[in-house]
Amino acid sequence: MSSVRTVPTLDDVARKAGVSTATVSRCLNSPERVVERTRTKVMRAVEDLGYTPNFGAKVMAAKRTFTIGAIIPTMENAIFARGLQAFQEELHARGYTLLVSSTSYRPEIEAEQVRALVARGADGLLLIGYARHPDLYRYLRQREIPTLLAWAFLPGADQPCIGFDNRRSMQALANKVIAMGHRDIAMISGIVEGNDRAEGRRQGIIDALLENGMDPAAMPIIETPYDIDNGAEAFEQLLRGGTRPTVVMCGNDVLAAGAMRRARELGISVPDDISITGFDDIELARILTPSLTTVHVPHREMGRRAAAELVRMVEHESKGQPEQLDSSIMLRDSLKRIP
Amino acid sequence: MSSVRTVPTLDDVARKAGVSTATVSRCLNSPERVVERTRTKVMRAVEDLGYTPNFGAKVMAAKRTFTIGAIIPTMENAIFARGLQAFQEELHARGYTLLVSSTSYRPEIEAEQVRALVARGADGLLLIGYARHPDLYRYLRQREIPTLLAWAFLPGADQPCIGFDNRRSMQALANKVIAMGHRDIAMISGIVEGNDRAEGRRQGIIDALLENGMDPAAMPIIETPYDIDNGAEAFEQLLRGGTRPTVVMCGNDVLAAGAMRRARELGISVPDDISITGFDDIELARILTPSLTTVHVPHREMGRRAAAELVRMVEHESKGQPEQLDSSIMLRDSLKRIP
DNA sequence: CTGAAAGCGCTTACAG
DNA sequence: CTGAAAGCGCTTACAG
Repeated sequence: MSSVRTVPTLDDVARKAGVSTATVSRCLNSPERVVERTRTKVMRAVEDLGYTPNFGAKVMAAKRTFTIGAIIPTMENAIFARGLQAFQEELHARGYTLLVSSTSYRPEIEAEQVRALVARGADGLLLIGYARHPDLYRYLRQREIPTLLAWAFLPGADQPCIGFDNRRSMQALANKVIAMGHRDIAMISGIVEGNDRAEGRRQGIIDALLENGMDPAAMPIIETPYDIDNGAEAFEQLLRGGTRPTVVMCGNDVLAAGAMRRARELGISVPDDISITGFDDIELARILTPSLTTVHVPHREMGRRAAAELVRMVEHESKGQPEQLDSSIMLRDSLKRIP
Repeated sequence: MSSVRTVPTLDDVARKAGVSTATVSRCLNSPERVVERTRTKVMRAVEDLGYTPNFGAKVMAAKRTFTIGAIIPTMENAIFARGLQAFQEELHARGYTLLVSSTSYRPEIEAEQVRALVARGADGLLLIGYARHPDLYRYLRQREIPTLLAWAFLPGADQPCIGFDNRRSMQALANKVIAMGHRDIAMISGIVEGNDRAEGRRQGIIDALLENGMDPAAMPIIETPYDIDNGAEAFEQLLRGGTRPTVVMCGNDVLAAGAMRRARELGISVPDDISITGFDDIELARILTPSLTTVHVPHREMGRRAAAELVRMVEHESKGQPEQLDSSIMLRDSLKRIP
């Protein structure tokens, strides 16, 4: 009794239009190869039947899914959410759909997810940063999966990457901090293991210290996962050390937000008693009291460009053009000149 | 000269193991139907060849993609990013992959994206809120796509939804505000058109006013897209009105953050000169100065449960069980009792 | 428990 | 410009 409304197939359209399935397929995929008269006839049949191509069959025959996979640490960090949003919009504009996975910063999980997305037929992959096992790169190469990295840029790296130089960017900020008279610098760093961005940022500070004839070994560093509460905790821990630093440079804005919160809770005034800096320039940075001095990174732009380039790679129009984006220092109220 | 390393197929495995393709397929999909001896033999061949099933072929033959589509307004709002992250994790744990699209709060785009995801073979769909054209619901029903709504809960609605009651939640907060002595209440609302959550929140305040014998028509309301700068702008506009409100209730935390920023810029003290409230309880809320009084919503929990239920629907174990989650009022420093 | 074989719904050389 | 037909790589009744 139930009306079994079968979904129409290419065959149904062909029959209705009085042509072969090949012609229908052409009308849909390369209309310029079909004469107008035939095309109108076919398109009418498509309309009438409400035909939409069967995804599986199409994938199987065409060996393409028009699907791009992205594997990021987490969507909960605003920088990835924002970049991914732009990435998705751009993909959509180009007829691709986004498949998303996250790793919670766990490298083993990333490898597993890469395989899963490839198995799901992702035409191309977006990964974050450089640091990963050579086996994974080998697998990607062997399977010939176009892969683009983002959120980092290492001059001379052999993987195509669209991003900025984390190390130089943080070095620039640290130089600024030093130029403002700070000599007792402490750092709250993200976990460096398996995270080239976190490592680059730490190295950038060290570079600046060396450049200014200061001793990097004397700088207190606390390493902790990116998280507001961890930032707060680390800040307090730093204060328990010997000399109180005049500035605490944080590996990202989230850690900095935590540090600022704890400072307030402890009755320590930022920036009068101590300065604090961040990295990323997420929306939070401008809203904190005092507003946060940080490094601005064009996340949206990065996402957009990565999508455009990855699509080019998938369509064999590019082998992966690395691109370096500029970051810039945002001087705000949380950093004060030492008299 | 190039070594054409063809990807191994089921056939290769069958040949190597000396069995039929049917048996290999069974080993992979319902191993209990194959005797141990055969299975080991087959699994060895699978290992040796490094076989992975071809996605397209599998989808076509099995008519399933193990892919779930989600269409949200934007990943840039922390509430969706957070809920989606949990949603994705839970899907992953259950062997599904997430396909993501966003609409930038544009209903026409949503309809288009629904069709695109269905065409891509999504086994099920997650959508936000109730408000959409009946045609779209009809399409989903006709295509028999399991669809779950989230981020809202309307008692008695005929679409399965996992979320909370936006209207009652905001009403509760407004009642609290009134109980603290506020009589001059103003609101900065999100765009209500096509957004049942925004509308529910506005109605909730109106409900509370009526409940307390106050006149809703006297409440100044500014409607503006969810965005920090818009929140700031709207706040300033409200001050230009006749009597200055004693409290500004905002449709979400993002608008509230903007309002607080502008208050500071104008030299208006929160909460001494004016109180401000939000909705959502994103991380920002605890970090703002002063910390923001808002409505806490269990976004992560919501994402997790939505994933679990949607998978059940896709696997025909449920027809969609609506579920109401609790929200709670977070009293913080931005709201002050009127003497 | 296992196999032979049909069928899933497309795309694409190859002819004409 | 169009068609007949093979082929993509699986799954799954149906037998045995």
